[in-house]
Amino acid sequence: MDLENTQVQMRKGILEYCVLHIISRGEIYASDMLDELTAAKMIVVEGTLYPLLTRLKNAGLLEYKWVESKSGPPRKYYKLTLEGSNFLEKLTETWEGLIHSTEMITSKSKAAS
Amino acid sequence: MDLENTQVQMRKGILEYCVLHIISRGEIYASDMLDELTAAKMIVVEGTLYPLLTRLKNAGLLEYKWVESKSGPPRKYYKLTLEGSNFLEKLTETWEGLIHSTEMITSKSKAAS
DNA sequence: AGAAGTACTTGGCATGACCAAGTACTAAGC
DNA sequence: GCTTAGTACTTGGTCATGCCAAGTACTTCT
Repeated sequence: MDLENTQVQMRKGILEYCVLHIISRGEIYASDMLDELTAAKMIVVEGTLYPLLTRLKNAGLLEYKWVESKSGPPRKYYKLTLEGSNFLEKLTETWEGLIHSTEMITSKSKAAS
Repeated sequence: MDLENTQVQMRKGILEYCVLHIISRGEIYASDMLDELTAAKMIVVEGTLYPLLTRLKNAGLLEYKWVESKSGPPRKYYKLTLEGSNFLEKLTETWEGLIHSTEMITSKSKAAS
């Protein structure tokens, strides 16, 4: 029961929400997403992000197009499908509800109960 | 990739935090915890809560004592150990950091990027 | 004794984040 | 032309944990 593991568990699902949100702002490819996630201290590694993108694509929430690059192999630029947009909306509600629920519990002081 | 599943994933780890917090407020047994979690709409079922409590106890974060009940079998009243208190503190930081990170991402509008 | 209610236990399943390699393409150096 | 370095994407396996569905055990009421 170490802290690091709990942090990993807490990230579950939330990452999916963050990735969808990043993509909702415009077409983008994986490495740039990683940079943004890292900047927000939502540490993620390649091997986590790529499978996630594939899952989202297979679920019909994302689509991508190949774009040639001047410095390396071509890149997959992702964008949300209509279904993805709708899903993101519902996810936002879920996330906000979860924060609210947690707050309901953690804001209670010892005295309250 | 349905919504309900994502909600389940998002709950991972957070539940542990909530449970520790509830127990930090005073000795309590499982059914009452369930009531409080349900009231906060953090829906959880027996089969999730009991194993979690056992894990936390085995990790040395919780301890319990049996207390006779007038209406049924005896109950396990849980409370935090010192180690549990320390862990809860670190978990609070983790959770708040996670919220902050998520906010950094979701607060960016389309224009930003 | 039998039924109902409360409290706790247990075994198996599914999901997703992680790790660690591995593949594939481009450009630069020799 | 071959090797090396850099960038992008893939894949197989592991692990923790929330969930489901029964099951056990104790008490009270009829």
